[in-house]
Amino acid sequence: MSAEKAPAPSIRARVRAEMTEEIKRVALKHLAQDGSALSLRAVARDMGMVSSAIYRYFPSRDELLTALIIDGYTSLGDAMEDADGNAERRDAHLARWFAVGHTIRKWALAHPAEYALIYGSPIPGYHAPMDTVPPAARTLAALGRCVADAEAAGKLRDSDATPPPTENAEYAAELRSAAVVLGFAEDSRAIEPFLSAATHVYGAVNFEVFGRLNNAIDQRSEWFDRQLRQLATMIGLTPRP
Amino acid sequence: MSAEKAPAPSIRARVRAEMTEEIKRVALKHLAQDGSALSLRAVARDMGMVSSAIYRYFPSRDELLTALIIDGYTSLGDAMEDADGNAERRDAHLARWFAVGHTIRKWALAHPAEYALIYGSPIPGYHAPMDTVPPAARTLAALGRCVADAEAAGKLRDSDATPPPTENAEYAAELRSAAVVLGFAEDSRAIEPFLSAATHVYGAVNFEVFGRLNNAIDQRSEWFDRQLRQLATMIGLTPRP
DNA sequence: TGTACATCAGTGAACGCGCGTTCACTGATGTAC
DNA sequence: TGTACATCAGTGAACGCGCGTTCACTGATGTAC
Repeated sequence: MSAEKAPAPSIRARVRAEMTEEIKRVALKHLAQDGSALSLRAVARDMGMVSSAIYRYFPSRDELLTALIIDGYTSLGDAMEDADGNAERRDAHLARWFAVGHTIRKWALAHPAEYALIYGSPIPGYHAPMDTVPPAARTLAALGRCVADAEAAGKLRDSDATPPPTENAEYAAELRSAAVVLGFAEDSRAIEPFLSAATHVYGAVNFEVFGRLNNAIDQRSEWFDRQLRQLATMIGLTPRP
Repeated sequence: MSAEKAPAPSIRARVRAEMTEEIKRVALKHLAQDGSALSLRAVARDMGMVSSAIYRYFPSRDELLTALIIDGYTSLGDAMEDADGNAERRDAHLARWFAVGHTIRKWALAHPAEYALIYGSPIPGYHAPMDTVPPAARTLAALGRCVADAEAAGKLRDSDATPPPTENAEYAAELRSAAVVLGFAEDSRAIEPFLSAATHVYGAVNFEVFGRLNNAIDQRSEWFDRQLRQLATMIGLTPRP
């Protein structure tokens, strides 16, 4: 009512947005190259600016890092949600599991610097602010959606690999609240196998991206796919043989 | 024959060995504190020496890093082999699996700096030399020994979670050579489930050490134990229920 | 047992470097009247 | 449509810092005779 329409952005605003993106792009390029640390001066040099000019766009190095981290989670989250939405049919839960799982791996291989930033060891001297939490939670939720949907639709077998219900009440409560956060039913029996599977998936991607498979497994796509398959069975997404 | 006995080490040699250890100790302390990067000057300062004195012990920063990495793998490998050897009976394969698995986690929590060094993201500007490969392989072999023993003793059930044999010949060959390296029979059916389980175990430890469980799972020992249990079932170490 | 020489740990100054951040400035773009 | 002022991007110099590494040196420890 008060605002007719978003006003056409001024030239200045448009250029500013472009520069901000360019800075982030160059910063990522540097992080990817030779695994170097992030240096504002190096970024500025690469863009043909003086180092202090970066401060017109980011108030400090840490804020730039935060922006990169949030972008990373968002980019991965988008890719996963796209893959989930694009899996042929919404009720093809197993297909969605594979689609989303493979997307994590492909995204990580295509964006190793972002991946290291969000799933690697903490950066010396940097402390992530709270803003990074919601985008981070999104990726786990995206992986779990097909499992939650399958369970809600009664399409999930019971896993025989899962240990019997825990006797640890606090742990049980933690599982329940994780279930709620991730879109599972509060008393979901699938939440624990799913969290376990997710841990495995990220572990497998870690191994590949950080070179732990070098000189051992070269058929990495096959390797990863077979693990996804095994996890699908463990969760109960596949029909009993 | 030529040497009677190892000659009593001279004072100098003993002091030198002690100093070398002290440098590594202090370096690790710095790596652990606030996740800082490794600085020779900081280490020297902490030891009350001038920075150039470090060069009497390590020819460069990278060589010090290499020494720390090798020590890390060795320390973890020792801990795992101890745990394996100490599990009550050599044929108690499941008990050995739990003992060794929990040892990885406990070691990682007790030595977060070493853990990040060997299983975290690569260090900017550092390239690990070949000397680090054998100590690294040892830990995986230590985790696998109980599985290989169980299989050799005919005590391993077939896993129902494992996908059917691969049709990818190169992948099959890679599995066979991994089997040999890790002390499994060349045509072991357990090698693939084991590698998969190992990926999961390291993934779980990564999540905990790097803070991915914060604000989600506090009952971490329970969480980890249940995953080990599930993996034991998946591998076939537990009797069919 | 004592002397002469070689080895080696540690010093302190210096080199050349890159870093994050601040600050007063210039000149172009945007806004109000 | 034109003028006056405010906003803001980018400059260039400077601050203070820490880093890895080299080098000629001193003085203590070890070795050979």
